[in-house]
Amino acid sequence: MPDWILHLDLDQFIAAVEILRRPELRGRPLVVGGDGDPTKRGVVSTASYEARAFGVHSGQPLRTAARRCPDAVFLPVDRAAYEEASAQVFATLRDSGAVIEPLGWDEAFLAHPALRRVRDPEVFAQEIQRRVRLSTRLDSSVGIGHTKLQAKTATGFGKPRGVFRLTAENWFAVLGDLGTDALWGIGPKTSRKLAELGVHSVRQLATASDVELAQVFGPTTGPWLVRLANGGDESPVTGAPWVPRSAGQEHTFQVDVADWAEVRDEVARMAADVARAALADGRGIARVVVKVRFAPFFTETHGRVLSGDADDETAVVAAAMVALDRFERRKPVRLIGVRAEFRSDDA
DNA sequence: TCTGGGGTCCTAGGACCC
DNA sequence: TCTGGGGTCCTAGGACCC
Repeated sequence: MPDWILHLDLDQFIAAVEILRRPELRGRPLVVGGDGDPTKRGVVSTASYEARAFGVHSGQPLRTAARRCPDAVFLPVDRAAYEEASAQVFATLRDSGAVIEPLGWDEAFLAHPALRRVRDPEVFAQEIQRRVRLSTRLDSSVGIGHTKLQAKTATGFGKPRGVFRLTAENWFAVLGDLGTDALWGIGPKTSRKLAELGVHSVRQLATASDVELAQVFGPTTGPWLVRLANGGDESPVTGAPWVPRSAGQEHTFQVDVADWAEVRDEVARMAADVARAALADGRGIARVVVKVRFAPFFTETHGRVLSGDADDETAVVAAAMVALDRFERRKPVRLIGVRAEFRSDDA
């Protein structure tokens, strides 16, 4: 029997962290997002299960959430608090002796010697849930599989507070008739494109032709889609520390900005911020990319490569200004962003 | 459903070189 | 000097995820 891989996902993570410090909110519909003002631009980061019952979900505009659930409590996003809770969870997982591969704030793949060749990985999964709850008071769900994709997909069927096992044995029984967007990595666009080819279900995708899909989706993506439908490949859980490829900032204005000088000032300020943070981390910047979202909702990006010897804040800001000058459109601006792409040869 | 902010990876097309 | 073919790099955009 191959080794087991676990995937742990905290239940309604952000909402749960808020409830821990405001116990009076337990059992109430709670929405965390933006700056907590549901009349402003912003989206839902996490809704509590009570709010989800009203049709509120992650990614939804706060205004919509307020309309669907007027009695919900709205709170601003507090990154620092979630990062701290997240670090505690990962520390607990590592203390168990597991190899941990984090996937964002509230998820991780897990491999452990105790999972080698056992018949009942559920016992270990429940022990992990218990430890996380004990040290952080947070509930989680755990998926079990022989591949990361199996484990990750299983977790959703265990929520909340449950454990679910998904292997080649029950993969098609559980997923076969579901739409292709049930798979991790297939979103609405790809799902629709597949449907146009007559591929509607996971089962159909699993037996689709690599060659045909390669023609439509490209040589890498096409065959990968078929592999997904079959439960994924054997990439191992890696404990190697994550090295970011890029870092940046974005900001959506509450009111569209028509004054280009104001846009310039804001881009310069953000570029300086991004450069300072990157250089403080010892990362060299290879390229700066400026993003502008014009009203009503049209996004354009332009970048500028930095010469190898010009790696200071001033050079980064100057490069951002050059990139910004390549935008020709002059419409009201909804969002601006600055992203630094790091050199890969340094840590 | 008037659409955040943090990211990653892949693709297509053009430039450029031999 | 009517126009091949392959490789690589860069750029912008698309799609997806948490």
